[in-house]
Amino acid sequence: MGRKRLQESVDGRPTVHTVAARAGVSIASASRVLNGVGGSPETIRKVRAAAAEVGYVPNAIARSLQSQRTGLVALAVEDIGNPVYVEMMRAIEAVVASSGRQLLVHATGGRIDNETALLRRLANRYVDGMIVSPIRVTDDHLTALVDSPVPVVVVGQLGADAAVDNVRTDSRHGVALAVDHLVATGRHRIGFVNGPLDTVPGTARDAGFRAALTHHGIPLDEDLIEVGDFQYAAGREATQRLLARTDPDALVCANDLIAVGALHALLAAGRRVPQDVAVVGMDDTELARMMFPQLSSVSLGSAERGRRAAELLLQRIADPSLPPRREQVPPSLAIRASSGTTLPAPRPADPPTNHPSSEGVTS
Amino acid sequence: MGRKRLQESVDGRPTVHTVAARAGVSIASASRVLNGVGGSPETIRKVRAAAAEVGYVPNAIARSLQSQRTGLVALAVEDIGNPVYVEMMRAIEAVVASSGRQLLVHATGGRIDNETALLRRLANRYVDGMIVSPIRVTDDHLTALVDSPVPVVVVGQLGADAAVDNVRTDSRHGVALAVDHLVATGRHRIGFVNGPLDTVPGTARDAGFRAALTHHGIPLDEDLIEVGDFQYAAGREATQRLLARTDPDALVCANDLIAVGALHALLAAGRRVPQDVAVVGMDDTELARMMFPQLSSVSLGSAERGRRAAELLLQRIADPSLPPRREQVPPSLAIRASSGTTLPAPRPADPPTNHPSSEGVTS
DNA sequence: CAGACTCCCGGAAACGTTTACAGCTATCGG
DNA sequence: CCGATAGCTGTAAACGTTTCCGGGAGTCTG
Repeated sequence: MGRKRLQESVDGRPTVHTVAARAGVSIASASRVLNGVGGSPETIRKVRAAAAEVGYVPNAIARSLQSQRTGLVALAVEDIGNPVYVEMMRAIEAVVASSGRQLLVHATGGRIDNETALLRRLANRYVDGMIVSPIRVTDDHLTALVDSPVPVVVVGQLGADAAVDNVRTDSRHGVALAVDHLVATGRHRIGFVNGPLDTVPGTARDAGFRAALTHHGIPLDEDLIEVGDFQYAAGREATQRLLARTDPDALVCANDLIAVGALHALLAAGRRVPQDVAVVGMDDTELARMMFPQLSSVSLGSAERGRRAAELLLQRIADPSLPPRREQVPPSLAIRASSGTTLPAPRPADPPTNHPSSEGVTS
Repeated sequence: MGRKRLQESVDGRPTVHTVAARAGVSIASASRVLNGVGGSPETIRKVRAAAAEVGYVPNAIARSLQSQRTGLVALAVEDIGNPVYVEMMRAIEAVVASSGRQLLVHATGGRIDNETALLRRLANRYVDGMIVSPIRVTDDHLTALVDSPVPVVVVGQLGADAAVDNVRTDSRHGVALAVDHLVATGRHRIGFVNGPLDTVPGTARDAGFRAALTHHGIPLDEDLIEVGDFQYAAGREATQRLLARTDPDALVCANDLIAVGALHALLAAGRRVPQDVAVVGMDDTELARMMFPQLSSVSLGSAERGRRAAELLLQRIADPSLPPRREQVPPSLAIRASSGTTLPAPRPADPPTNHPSSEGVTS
């Protein structure tokens, strides 16, 4: 009496057929018992026993095909080494877990094709929904987003007309907060270390910086603007280049990783922070508090944005017919040691520092 | 002539039936064209057109059920805020991508049930394979690992007899490297800030530290040992507690996050690093290089371990019948500014520092 | 011009699960 | 004691895809 081959899956693992046969019941009964719905005591006993004996574990793919859901939600971010995304992820995770789902994260590494590929793959039913936070957005990208088979929520700026749920912040205003603060504490030669200009946050922050200077009537000095990547090493190098050609008394950095790089470059160059140069980062991540001196940083509400995005996503999964919504989280500034000191001006006792540029310090 | 309801999926999206009907061909032909295998020029044209018109996008779940693969690989780590896992992830990602698969990361948050739940869910065919790096291992856990339906590779220590592919390092030896270095540079009151003792790395590093002291004939002072979490804030607080009761001239920290916390606590307490207290971290992450002073750190070869784990996984996916393998990556020490200075002893010109504990410095 | 060969096509089975439906037995109320 | 009802059970369809297989048309060779 040979083994019935058909009862087990192609790779030899037991299926519901296997346990049904072993328990001497139909697959329907087996399935019912395994799902804890219905079944006579005797049937339950037999099926449970059979399942345990063969080590049955259900095939989630098959189940999903039938049930049209996977219990998974994905988050796609550019660089998971950036603590801002970690914070966002934690907030999302908390919400998602409360719906009994699990969160998976994918780091796209900024490769745009990677991100679209991910959308095409994951979004095709592997997950119940997806949150993506792209830093570069192409048209191709956008269409991939809007006609995704599963709900998608975008964290970050998006064209005004895009029919996608969207949670954003006003990073231009965020930069303005930093500049306001630095100006208020007597800084005049304010530098800006930005990320790539072909990214959405990069352009927004650049525009914000220029607007803020204009608003304060400070003439723009292109020497004070430097661009690198949104990363530590790039921030350090960009700051070195900037220091090589000019002499700022403050630096606004487009994110905390850059700010840490800047801090490092400044200290290595013998500048004191904040006495000689004040530093303000953006994103207000844990990293800012881990530095010494602790970094002032503009919070863009990453955790809050994550939380809201997750809620939007869950709502849309529950009811896909909802109209596209847009939410906005305001930025705020956390002032810490790296910019805490007020420069000479407000403290007449102190002589001006020996910056060649300090001639403007009068009042 | 009413719409044939059966042709589209239950949620209204087009299926291969939809495009086949629209193109006037069989679903077999439609599928072939969509997969780029076979089909006459005319059929190809019709199917492509139909697919485009209805906006067809294949259901990956259904495809996976048939093909028994998903093209996805998962990595489960405890805390993705820890840069060591980011490094590991990057290394894994590179390997995995070369096989045309995509990597998904799940942060278990150290909740053991979460990790087993993930295994039970993901491993049930949602992914082609999985790499997990557990810090707490229970028996339940272990059985979940060994009879996972998909290949699993474990990064980290595991019982000697576990029949699972495993990539590990020798973190006891790693701690010894740190202690050796500190002793060689004249440190005598070496403290140790560890993570929880109910974790695998926690116990290993504790054992390593005690063994290393014994090896150097240094009597053990329990006051010099403090335990917290493997995180920044916990490391800072643990160090504060330690400083409140004793006065070390060096600190070994069980990972870089703790080391950064320790650094912060030391600086805040007015200790100079490395002049008063040398600090050595573990994992040698980018974070160590981001600090000022830069942190010495014991590399446990995280990237290398990740790379190897990914390779093992791919091999096992290709051939599940392979015997369980185990690989080991040796630790090494990166010496940087935070422990770079040699204490008084080897430099007779310098007077001993005013530590109450420096009476032992004679030669 | 006949046979072999190639190519393309459609029907149908398969992947492993859940579930609608109908039939059966046993119990209960009248 | 009979009909209705409740509870289990098994058969079969469905989820959306890929692929085996057999048949038909066309092309090439001898």
